[in-house]
Amino acid sequence: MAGEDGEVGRCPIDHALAIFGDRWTLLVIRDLMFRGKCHYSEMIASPEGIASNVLAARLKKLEAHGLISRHADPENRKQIVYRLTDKGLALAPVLVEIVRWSSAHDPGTAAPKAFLRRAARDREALIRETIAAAKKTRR
Amino acid sequence: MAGEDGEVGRCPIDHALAIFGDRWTLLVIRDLMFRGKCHYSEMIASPEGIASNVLAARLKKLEAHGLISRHADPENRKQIVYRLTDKGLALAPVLVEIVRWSSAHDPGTAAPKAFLRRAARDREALIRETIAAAKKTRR
DNA sequence: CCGGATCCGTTTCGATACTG
DNA sequence: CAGTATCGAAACGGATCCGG
Repeated sequence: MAGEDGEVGRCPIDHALAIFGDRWTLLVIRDLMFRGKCHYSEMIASPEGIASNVLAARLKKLEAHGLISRHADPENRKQIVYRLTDKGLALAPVLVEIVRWSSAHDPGTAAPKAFLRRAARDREALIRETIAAAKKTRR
Repeated sequence: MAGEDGEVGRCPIDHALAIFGDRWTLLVIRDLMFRGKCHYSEMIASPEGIASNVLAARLKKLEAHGLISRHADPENRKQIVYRLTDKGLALAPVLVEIVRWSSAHDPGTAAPKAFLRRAARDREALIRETIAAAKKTRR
């Protein structure tokens, strides 16, 4: 009923998993989207402890797939700034639903209550604001 | 703004990825949720071609985390039926958003247009119906 | 037959050390 | 700071075997 209809091309879920179906990629997206991190060094400092080569590989892959872009920092010319593209920002609904799922089904996880309340009552606005906030990450 | 507030426990995204953050797990969920598959042999026949040992490992892990349950088929006593638990069914919004993202950003992927239209206009109802349909997978 | 378990060659991952 | 190089560990995947 919801599955096969005019199904001819590749499965959308399989396609998505080929891009971010691993242990680390969505954590990189999370850092960029929710935590205002845009530097390699900031992401490497995340508490989960991604290895430097793994982070480098994920950033390269995300750029290759057009989810993030890579610039030289306009102020500090030595640093590199990673930013989510529109395609990357469009993953916001996926991340929001993952957060809701974890929060609903596991007591040990911690999402801000205001975030969850907002997601329940005004999901579209929350997503719009999350994207807007991630867009204006400047430094 | 959306990230750290009363953040004390584990990151919900990290927690979720520990469960389904790999190349295969969400495809198993997809088979159970959208394709009415409930037997090992049906899942192994999916076009992506999961290996038998990998499928067995994922099913075991999903059961351990309480996303699926395992029963003997009431009719054909030899077969085993896998079913999504409420916790597993609650992943429906995540899968729906993944489908929407892939469909929106990659022309090669194929989701039924009716599904996408429904997701855009009446997301909650679509999710409810998807869950209801997955629940009554009997055989 | 169905639902795996086991073995094994190959690929990928990941921790640490090192570098332009 | 933003990555490589290296190398052992883990995961994958294909084949085969096996208990019920």
